[in-house]
Amino acid sequence: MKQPQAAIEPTDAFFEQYEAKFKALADSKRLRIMHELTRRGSVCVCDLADVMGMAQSKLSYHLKILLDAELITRESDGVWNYYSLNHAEVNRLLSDELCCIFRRSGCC
Amino acid sequence: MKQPQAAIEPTDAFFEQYEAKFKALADSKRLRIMHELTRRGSVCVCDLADVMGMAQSKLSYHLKILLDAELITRESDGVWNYYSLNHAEVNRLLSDELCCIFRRSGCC
DNA sequence: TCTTTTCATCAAATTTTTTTGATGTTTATT
DNA sequence: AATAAACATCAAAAAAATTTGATGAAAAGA
Repeated sequence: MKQPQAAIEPTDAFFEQYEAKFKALADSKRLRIMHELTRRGSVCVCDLADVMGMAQSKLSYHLKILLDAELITRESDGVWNYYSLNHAEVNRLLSDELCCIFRRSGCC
Repeated sequence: MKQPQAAIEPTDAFFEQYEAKFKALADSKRLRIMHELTRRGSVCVCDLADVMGMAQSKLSYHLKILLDAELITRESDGVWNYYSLNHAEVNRLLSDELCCIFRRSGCC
């Protein structure tokens, strides 16, 4: 017998989890950082600072926010830190239309 | 002859437009409001204030932010203002998985 | 070892967002 | 006309996010 699907009521924690994700996305500088990471693949902080025309400490601050939200990833190589987009997470959150901004291949 | 698709470089205005949308989404109370609007369809402020356990002026403040971001819509009937989700806009922004939180039918 | 480069982190200052309680407008009711 | 209900908006206070410049740690090179 087919039961009507019980409505699952999202918890506070659920909404707070997405609050954190959207907060990280809620800044045009950070969106541009994500876009640059998409285009360039993996970028170190000093290069990104040039591209963004942004002070290093400011950039690190924004990168940390994106990293904490798991929207980007970091890989260290000696003294360099390389950041990349976390495509899986971005795709999980955003529509295909929006993800186009964060895709390498010219889908749009 | 097939030309490789020229990369379209998003403008500042582009990123700022999405900054505004994500700012509106970047609050757990507002996400819950959107979820309630989904479940209940169209809701007046006083009912929503009850459901959310939130002071009226505070609720109006958050509704305005969602309205300005075009994530919800308003319809007036006499002294009542009814708010609903703007499904088209929500679907345009968010992944299917996330949109499930904002869908009536039990897709998830 | 000394110097330089890369980068995270810190504290203080600034800016933005949110909360709170009050006020005013509109519509409906008596 | 007087009262009440629904709601937006306002100003002040509180809280949170961002910017800025400085400091320090780690790695690389001289």
